[in-house]
Amino acid sequence: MSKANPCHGNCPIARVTALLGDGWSLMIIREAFLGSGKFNEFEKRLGIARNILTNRLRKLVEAGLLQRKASETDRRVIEYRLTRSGRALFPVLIALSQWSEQHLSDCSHSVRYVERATGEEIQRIKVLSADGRELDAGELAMLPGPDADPALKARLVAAMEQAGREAAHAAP
Amino acid sequence: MSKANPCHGNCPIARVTALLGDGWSLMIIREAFLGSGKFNEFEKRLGIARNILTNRLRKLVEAGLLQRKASETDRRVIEYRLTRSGRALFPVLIALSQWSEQHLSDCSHSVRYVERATGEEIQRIKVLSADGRELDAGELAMLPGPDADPALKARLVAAMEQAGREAAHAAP
DNA sequence: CCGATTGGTTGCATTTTGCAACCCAATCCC
DNA sequence: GGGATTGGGTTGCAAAATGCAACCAATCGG
Repeated sequence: MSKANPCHGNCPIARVTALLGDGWSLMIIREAFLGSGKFNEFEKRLGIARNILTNRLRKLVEAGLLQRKASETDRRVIEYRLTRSGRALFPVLIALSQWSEQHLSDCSHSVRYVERATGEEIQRIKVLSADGRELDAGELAMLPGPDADPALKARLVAAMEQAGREAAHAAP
Repeated sequence: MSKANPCHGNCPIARVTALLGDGWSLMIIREAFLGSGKFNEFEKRLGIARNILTNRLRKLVEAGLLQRKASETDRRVIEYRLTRSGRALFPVLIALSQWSEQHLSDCSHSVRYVERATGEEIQRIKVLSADGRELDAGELAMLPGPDADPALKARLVAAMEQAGREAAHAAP
């Protein structure tokens, strides 16, 4: 990747891919949700190379997902903790995880997500209409917003036209 | 990545990262949702190198996210279309997209997701308890499921203990 | 003060990516 | 029918990202 692909524009998926689209960033975020905060913890629990870990932590801090702070009890130790932005990735992680469990072999029933207070299993993550009906891809339209750059706008308009021609396909 | 990290086990996030954790796979899936199906379309719209595209399409087909079929009207053309598994990534893409728009500069209001039938904006993706309350990370417990391997189980138990020690933190 | 720990950095080998050229079967154009 | 074109690859090579091990400075614990 890395090379500035002209056509991506400010597409949100392209932007998030540039930030988290590598083999470690999401794992680091997951670890942070599981309670890791120190360089050492990430290193040992993930088995990631230290230079790569340094690099990713820096990137995540710069992007505002993690906050870097020297520990007050031991000044050798650096604490990385999730910011508000970082914690906002929670639904993404859960959605990815649920997808894995349902659609990848070997992940079948490896983790259960339950509400801590009640012990009850949480709901499957869904896309909901304003009034609460579950939507699938065919029922959704992606329109260019006010800040869409021309490339993105063009792409979305083309997609709308294409969607017009097709009705609702299905593949096994 | 690639090297078999012993500690990941069958963690669903690790598995999905191994499959989609690169700079292009998610973009390809996004393109497929936007209506692309042919090799050429992916290539032109993403600006991806052809050998990489070949490689990723193969990987996604093998993983069961895309279906590869020669076109019936023009036998030179290969149609790649989302399978059921692939389409099940829909909530993941929307969640990622919404996160981008809220937390990355430059993505602010670039895309609007509206229900095609009504034109109304969809809801923000949330993690919901069994009875419909929105949950955040602190209210959720991740328990090893019946098929969790020992490494994953150990990790989750450690996380539970850590969560016990902390109450509910907040960082700016 | 001494050895161990923490969080890095550096240098080098390996792997993955990007780019351009080449290939071949199916199709189009006349 | 025959030459040019198109679609979907593959191949070779340069550039970038990754993994590994060794090295370093600051801090801690005794």
